[in-house]
Amino acid sequence: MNEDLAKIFKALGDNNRLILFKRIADGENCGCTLINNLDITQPTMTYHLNILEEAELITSRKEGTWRKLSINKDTLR
Amino acid sequence: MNEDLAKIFKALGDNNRLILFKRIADGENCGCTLINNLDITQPTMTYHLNILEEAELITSRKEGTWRKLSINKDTLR
DNA sequence: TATAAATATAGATATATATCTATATAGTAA
DNA sequence: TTACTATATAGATATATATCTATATTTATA
Repeated sequence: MNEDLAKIFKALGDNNRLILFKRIADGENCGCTLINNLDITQPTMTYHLNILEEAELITSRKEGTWRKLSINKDTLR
Repeated sequence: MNEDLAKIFKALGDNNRLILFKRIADGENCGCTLINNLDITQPTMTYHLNILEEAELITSRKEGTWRKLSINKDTLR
């Protein structure tokens, strides 16, 4: 759908989210290190990761206290 | 730059702009027909076209009273 | 069990965004 | 010159967004 595509672009249309997405694409997958040098607080990062996840650009699973992030390859057609 | 890329994504992250961009990519190039079935007013379309142009996704030139739109192929790397 | 670490949630807020109406401008044609 | 057509600009506004602080939750570990 057109709306889904707009949602994907919108999710990537924020500088912090784009950085987060790139880091996840490069293999980083723990929130605790993803936030480095980002000049946002932890709750703000959670907010951004949720937006990336809702756009189905990334997926996440809990592993202990960690939230492990990875790219959703299906969406990257 | 990262900001430029985020700006491009943001420009495409709106449903109406995405439709406009696709139509322009398909060869439509007059504002007067681009607005068809879009459920926005003419000033709103101007606003959206300007955003697409500022992101360098499209270019425009005046031809009489018309504003002729076309894709900026340089940006589509 | 008490503490620490990672993350999530709630609530507030300033700013950005998309949209409108009304009006102005510029070019074309009668 | 007048009228029409396409577009732009100004100003207002409701909603969305990104951000914060404070606090809660969850899991591992001493």
